[in-house]
Amino acid sequence: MSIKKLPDAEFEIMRAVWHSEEPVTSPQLTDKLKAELPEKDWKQQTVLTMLVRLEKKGFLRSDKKGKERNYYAEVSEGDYLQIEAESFKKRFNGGKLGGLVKALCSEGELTDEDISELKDWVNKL
Amino acid sequence: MSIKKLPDAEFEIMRAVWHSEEPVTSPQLTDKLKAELPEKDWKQQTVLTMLVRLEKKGFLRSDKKGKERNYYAEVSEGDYLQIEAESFKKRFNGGKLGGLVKALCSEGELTDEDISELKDWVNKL
DNA sequence: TACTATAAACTACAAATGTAGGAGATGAAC
DNA sequence: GTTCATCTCCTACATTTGTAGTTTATAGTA
Repeated sequence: MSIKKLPDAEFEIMRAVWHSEEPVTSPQLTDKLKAELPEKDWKQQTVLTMLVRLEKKGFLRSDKKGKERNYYAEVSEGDYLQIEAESFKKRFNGGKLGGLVKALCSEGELTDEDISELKDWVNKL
Repeated sequence: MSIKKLPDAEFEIMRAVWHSEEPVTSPQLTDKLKAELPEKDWKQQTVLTMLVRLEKKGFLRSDKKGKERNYYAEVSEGDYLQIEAESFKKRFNGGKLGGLVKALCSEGELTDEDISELKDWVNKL
């Protein structure tokens, strides 16, 4: 059951899980999302539905504790980043990675820290 | 009408358009896709449907010439790459770009050419 | 123990996506 | 001009995604 790319809403739920202390409950996630993504105004039930779908897809695991259910990530943010990076590459790597890297960092958005990190990394190649 | 991310199937059609001589017709694209993506075995009608949807979304323009219809890209591959790169960044840029760049180029997949290109680019920063 | 708040389970439904069949138009061949 | 091949247009339909209402279970509380 290979990991597939997530649709946007499910991704946001996973992000909330990744950036929470484990285990996490549905109400906690709903609150977190209300704070961090106020433009989506997701109801409890909506979040619940996503959690169920993510568990079915193997991104989450859960156990029931009293009336609540505790969720744990089964796919780490890092693993998932690899999937997305892979897909991104497949989509645009009709030529070279250089172009992709530049696209990623285009708009002078790099901090000095980023730059020196990149310099180190490139020099190690 | 801001450009949005494309679903997979529509993206593959756009890629076929981008990598064809303009203008391009539906049968030409169907052939190209049969050659380049044999695992999807898309029928003429399927390709047509995608073309219609892409035109509606503003990714393509077309004119009718006799019984055929000629298609032209309205969004370039480069423009679209920017959209995807932006979305990729938003998803994972919980900190720094360095990590993203490394994820992208992980597995020693860089050619010497890529490396020297990157070196030049980094040094210009 | 009955009442209440809240969490979860079940159900629903519209829009988007993936895939294509059938009907009609039109250029080519005879 | 009739027939044939083929391209487009219209329509369809299952699956996935986005969003949530309704019903049920359960823990706390009076």
